[in-house]
Amino acid sequence: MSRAPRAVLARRDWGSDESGTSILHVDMDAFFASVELVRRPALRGLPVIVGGGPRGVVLASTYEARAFGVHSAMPMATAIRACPQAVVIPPTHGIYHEVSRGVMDLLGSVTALVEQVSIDEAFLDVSGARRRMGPPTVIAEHIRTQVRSRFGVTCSVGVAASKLVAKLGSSHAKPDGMMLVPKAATVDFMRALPVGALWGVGERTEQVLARWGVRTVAELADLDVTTLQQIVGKAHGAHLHDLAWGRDPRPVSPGHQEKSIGAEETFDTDVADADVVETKTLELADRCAARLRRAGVVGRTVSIKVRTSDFRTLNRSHTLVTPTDVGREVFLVARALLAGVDLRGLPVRLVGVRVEGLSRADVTACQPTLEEAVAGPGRRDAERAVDEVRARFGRSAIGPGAVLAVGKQDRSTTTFAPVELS
DNA sequence: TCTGGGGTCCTCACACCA
DNA sequence: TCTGTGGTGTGAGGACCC
Repeated sequence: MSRAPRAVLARRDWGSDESGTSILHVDMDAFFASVELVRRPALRGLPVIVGGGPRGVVLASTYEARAFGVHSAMPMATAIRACPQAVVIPPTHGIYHEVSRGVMDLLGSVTALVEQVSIDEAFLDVSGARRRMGPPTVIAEHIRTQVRSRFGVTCSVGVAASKLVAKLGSSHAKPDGMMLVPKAATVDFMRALPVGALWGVGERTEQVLARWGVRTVAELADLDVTTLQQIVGKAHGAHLHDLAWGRDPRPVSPGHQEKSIGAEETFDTDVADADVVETKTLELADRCAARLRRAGVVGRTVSIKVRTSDFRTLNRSHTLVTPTDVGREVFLVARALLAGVDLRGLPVRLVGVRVEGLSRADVTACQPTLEEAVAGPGRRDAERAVDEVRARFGRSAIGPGAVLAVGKQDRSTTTFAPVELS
């Protein structure tokens, strides 16, 4: 689901020298939409949009829908205005994860050096697979054939000497293609691209660079690095300058460890009732903690995110003395943080809970929760028991009760009961 | 009827300590 | 004792990615 800008000039044959190009970037084409078409072949050839919810955005769309200007992250209402005849399908994430697992297993059979970047893309370092399977482009074609025959969906593959260039290669090969960028052609290929193609250049940075007359990678590469650092910041400037010259030494690293785990939700309509926001916070804290336990990690910092009806986003965080994976603890901190937020009397559009500063639970000393200190190890065990029930009977089988009685009161506006943080 | 959800990383401000 | 400085941790927010 790459959103990197593409350049017509870069969509060409860059040569056939594969020496030193052992990085592959595999990117599924219109992934969610393609999976849906496998399940509903009658929709093939039609504009299809995966997304939904009264305030949702487009998660994926077929190329037929894209021809009308529909793209991912576009508000659903705008997308339907642009393409009223589109078939809208609500997402079925479970199935996308299943297909994704299958594809990743397939990639793992090619090489152990697979770095999954998201649900639908991965980097491979095939330097060790060359003797067994042939040159990188042969491996890339093998992957594309296998993905199509086993899963009924297509993917595009970029082959290059670095991760950045391989990724840009796959995005220029879309849909259902392959692009090799020989090592010697790297700089020429990069110079043909708009500056927004670089990792780390989004809408804002693009605007800032445009004010300095920098619109292409070539113009950025030719800029003095010190000037660039003055424009976008020291670290960012040096990094972008390297990327513009095709310098991206990051290796393909399997075994990614998450740094935070969170959950957030946008209400169907803005909420002015603090109890409703708290109940949602409890649910999110519970969901978050269950994911921490499933991942076998505990976290030290609890942060909340609140978006008010005017689209202003506020973050608050608190670091605990000892890490936790207990939903009740996460909730109590989140609620205390919520109490400290000045919403200016506005209703809440979105609320989120995140736990950061993760470490492995089996090697981290966890202090007993307040309740455990008084009544034994009840809370953590109770939540683990809930995990087991859910594993057997599904998520909806059991859940947290209503907002915990502590500090609950009758409220009709978004002001939260103050809670002490330790 | 605009503007999801799950993340990462960076910068800046501030407090605290040596 | 006061002041300056630099390192570190924390908190808030922004930008970016898929």
